[in-house]
Amino acid sequence: MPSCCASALRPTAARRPVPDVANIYQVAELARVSVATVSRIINNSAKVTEKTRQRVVAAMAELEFRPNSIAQALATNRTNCVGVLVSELYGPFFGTMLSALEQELRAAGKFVIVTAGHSDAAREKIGIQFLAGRNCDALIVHVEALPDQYLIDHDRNPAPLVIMNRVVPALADRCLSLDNRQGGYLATRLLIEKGHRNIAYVSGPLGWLDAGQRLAGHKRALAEAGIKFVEQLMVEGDYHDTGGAMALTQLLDAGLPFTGVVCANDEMAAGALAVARERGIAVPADLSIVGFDNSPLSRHVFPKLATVDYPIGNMGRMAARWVLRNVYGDETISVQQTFEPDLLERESVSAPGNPSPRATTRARVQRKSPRRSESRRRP
Amino acid sequence: MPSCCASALRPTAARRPVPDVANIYQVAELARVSVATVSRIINNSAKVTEKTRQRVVAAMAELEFRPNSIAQALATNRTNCVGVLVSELYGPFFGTMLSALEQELRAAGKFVIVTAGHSDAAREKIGIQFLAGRNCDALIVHVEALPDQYLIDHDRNPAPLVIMNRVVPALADRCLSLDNRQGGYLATRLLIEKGHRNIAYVSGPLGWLDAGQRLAGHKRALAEAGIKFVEQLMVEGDYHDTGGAMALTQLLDAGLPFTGVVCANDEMAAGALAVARERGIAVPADLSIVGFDNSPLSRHVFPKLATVDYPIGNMGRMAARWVLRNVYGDETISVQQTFEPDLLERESVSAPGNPSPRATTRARVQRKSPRRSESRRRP
DNA sequence: TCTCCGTATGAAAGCGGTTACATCGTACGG
DNA sequence: CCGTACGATGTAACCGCTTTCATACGGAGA
Repeated sequence: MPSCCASALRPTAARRPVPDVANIYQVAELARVSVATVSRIINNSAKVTEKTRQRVVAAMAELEFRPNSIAQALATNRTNCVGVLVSELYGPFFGTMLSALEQELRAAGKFVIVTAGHSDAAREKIGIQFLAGRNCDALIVHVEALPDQYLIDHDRNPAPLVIMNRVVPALADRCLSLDNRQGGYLATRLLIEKGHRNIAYVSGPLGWLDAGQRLAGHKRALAEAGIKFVEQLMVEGDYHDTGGAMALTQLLDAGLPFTGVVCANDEMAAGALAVARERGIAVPADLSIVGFDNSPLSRHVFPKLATVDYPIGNMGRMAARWVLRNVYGDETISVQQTFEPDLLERESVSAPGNPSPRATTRARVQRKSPRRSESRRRP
Repeated sequence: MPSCCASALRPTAARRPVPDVANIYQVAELARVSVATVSRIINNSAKVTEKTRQRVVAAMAELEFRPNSIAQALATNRTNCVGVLVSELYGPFFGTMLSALEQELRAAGKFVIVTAGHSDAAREKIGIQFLAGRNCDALIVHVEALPDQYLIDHDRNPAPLVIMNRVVPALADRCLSLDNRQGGYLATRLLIEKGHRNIAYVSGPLGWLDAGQRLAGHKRALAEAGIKFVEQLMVEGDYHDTGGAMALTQLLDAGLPFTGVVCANDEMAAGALAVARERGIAVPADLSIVGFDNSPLSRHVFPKLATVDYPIGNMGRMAARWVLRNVYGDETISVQQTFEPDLLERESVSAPGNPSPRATTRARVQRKSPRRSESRRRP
């Protein structure tokens, strides 16, 4: 017996007792018509005499009839459910995406089933299968670990896949993506335009696509300005605040001078900011910092972080619209699939005017084991 | 025709074409058994000879058979779906709750359907009906606007309601709640213990239950210390950072001296912190600030906010467990329904030792129209 | 008045499972 | 050797709705 089948809990359950909810037969009987006619009225799918309609509507009201959506789904092979797989259900990025997406789908009467993939290939795969097992009409996925090929293979699945934040060439028409490269470019160019020449970079995990793209944009901006990319000024972080803190510590301790640092997301930038404060490095006077994502966090820290806006809410909405158009056939809806980042200049950046010597200090601050991030879920 | 019935989009859709997915009849045929036997194997619901079982399992594998969950739901009157209604799908509070809740339910093979109520009675009601219309087996709701009576009336619904962050006496066995009063008490007592006597309070919207409870705790702590509650030292905020900023501005401008302020959530505390910084009021030297919720934000601002931990993740998990136990009948699961807040003492609080005169300044800073919060969703 | 045609309605067959009940075969005791 | 009882399996009704196809009905034209 495949483990997929037996529900984890089915305690010798006979059919669940059914409450006294009216069904289509009772409505038909009360209205003295056939169930076919009632169905026609429910779905507005064929002409019905006004007199009959009124009888049926009255009967439905009297019995408080609500069509059983499961039976409808079985008969039509359409569940009106859209599965959504994201890395995590919390955090400003996915929260914003989910919120916009759900609002759009809900307005069209579609249900959203969510689950998390935790940025892990095995768990992402299980998540997709889990959602597909529910007969979702479509799947909107934000996967970071699964290879392109898996997504392509899955395409024969009845539920089409909409892919967020990623471009799979063979599935380009189902991908929604931001030009991360351009974002990295804009962030770095901001510093260059302010006059910075020694610019450090704190990357996301390089195994993830967007991290690599943002870095590529950074390099392009440097190249364009004739600045050599220095390997020692780049540190790979983990997209968390602790990673940002460790990264800046490492950069400072390495001893190479720099007056600006680009972080591949706001959370790492916040971590870096905290380290700068601890070490007495003034931001932006001594060190300019740029983040990425424009998460709410970027406005809560002091000084407010210059950052690159990631229009994730809009992208979520567009993913929903893609589904409404291509799966549910609403041709009137227009969909945007590629998005451009915007630069938001804020207080964490200035000209490298008066860098105090500390900005490039190699002073070693004792910091044996950086405290573990508690910034995620509480037990 | 009731508007509830006709799906918003049903473009003269005939039955959706069915992909070549095997059903139970094909499995039965290939294995030369009846569908009843196949079903028994799927559900492990009755003894089957080992030889037969092997034939059937082989057939299922060969045909890549996956039971149609919709058909199962129709036959058993159990959808394995749990509906979740929260105020918003974003933000650290709901994100954490959703995440924990989903993880717990997913592990038991249950699906989570989410939707938002936006803290508005009408929309909360629509949200509940929306979820109930999907034949969810249970509903976990975090509603702030709907009156108790509506929840009680809804109780005759086939899907039981689990109520978060609220106590409805008639439905006490389905309510999970934090002792918000105790939280407000702890926050204020922290300041009192540090030696503060003039303590301001920035409340949440008093129409919401938890806001009133937190305020009550504050008052109790004051009373216990023999401090008179001063109406002018209390401002009703909106649980957003801008509201916190406006509230502190108002308090400072009112001219009454105070050395500590308790904010009913971290976001407002962050707003207050920003105002303090703008006005040159040192935190905590001149002014101690306490937040509430222990959101990630409280650790990102400087100085780190003392706050009251709201174990929302754990509460989400427990809501899931309530459902697993009481709806899906897993008696082995234990459930906790009431929770105690914990005080987290951090850098934003100190003794009122050396309050600079500015802490109680009435200097008017020009600030005609505080900028609107962008801290939520981007368009 | 009769035929023809279009339209509103009804009958019934699915959709893909679950399960109560019938049936068949076999081992066992008398 | 036969009746019995029990365990494995099959038959068929059902879950509640959709949809095809047949039918009945009514009006227009001859």
